[in-house]
Amino acid sequence: MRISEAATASGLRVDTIRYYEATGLVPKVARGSDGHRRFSPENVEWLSLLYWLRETGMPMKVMKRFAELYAAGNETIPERKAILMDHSKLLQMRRENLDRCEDVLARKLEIYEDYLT
Amino acid sequence: MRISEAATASGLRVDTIRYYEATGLVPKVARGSDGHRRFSPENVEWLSLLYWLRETGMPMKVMKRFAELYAAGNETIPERKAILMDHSKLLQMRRENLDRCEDVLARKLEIYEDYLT
DNA sequence: CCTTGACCTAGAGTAACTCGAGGCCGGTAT
DNA sequence: ATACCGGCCTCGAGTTACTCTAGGTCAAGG
Repeated sequence: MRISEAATASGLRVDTIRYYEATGLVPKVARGSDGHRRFSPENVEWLSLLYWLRETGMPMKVMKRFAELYAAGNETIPERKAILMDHSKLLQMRRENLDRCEDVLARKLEIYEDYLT
Repeated sequence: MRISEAATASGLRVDTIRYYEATGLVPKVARGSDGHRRFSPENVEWLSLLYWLRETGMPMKVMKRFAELYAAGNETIPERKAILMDHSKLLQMRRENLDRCEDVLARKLEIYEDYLT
């Protein structure tokens, strides 16, 4: 798979994929004889996991650590599991933030209604 | 109210408040005879609204526009209302993202369980 | 009187992209 | 045949939204 296809498949942009590879977030991407990247299905699955982690606010430092563990093999699964479970807690906090913001917006909008009527 | 108090009251950091003021996100903050900022209750309420908008991902450009409208007076309320309602839609999308990410994490964690047992 | 702490400004540094310049290569329209 | 086009490459600069540092003022406490 070429980089543009990997981009549409994962949700990341081509620039972001290159950037992630350069900073070590994507292990061992193969190259064709033309020097262009060739993404394996495993690569693409990894990229789309990164997409979701980023989309929900995981810092790159943590993604970096996660990628190193991933590259190191299956004996690192317990630590990877811990990272994902931590992130899941963060998702919970974000959800609460969304709820609170929704409240704030609702109250503000109500005040606007009062002004407009 | 001094800047540090405004910070704890709003959730923003002191540096962020100064930065927001410098870029025009906070209208007319008064100064004491010592040259230090004095935040009115209205200022503080505004800051905490900014806090929630930022926390849930509103870009500064939009916040800037919102601040200009706020400074311009009550006849801009319809446009302000539109901005907040747009943002509310964005919150909805973020919530869906959180859900989808939660799914991805759950599936990944399940796979880890299989490896570990 | 000296230091501590909260505040000030201006400017540099950081995170995470994002874009632009300049260049290679394979395919197709003239 | 050659001119051009699109997709890929690298490297380096630019952007957003902070965040921190350096250097300085001033009021209050030991």
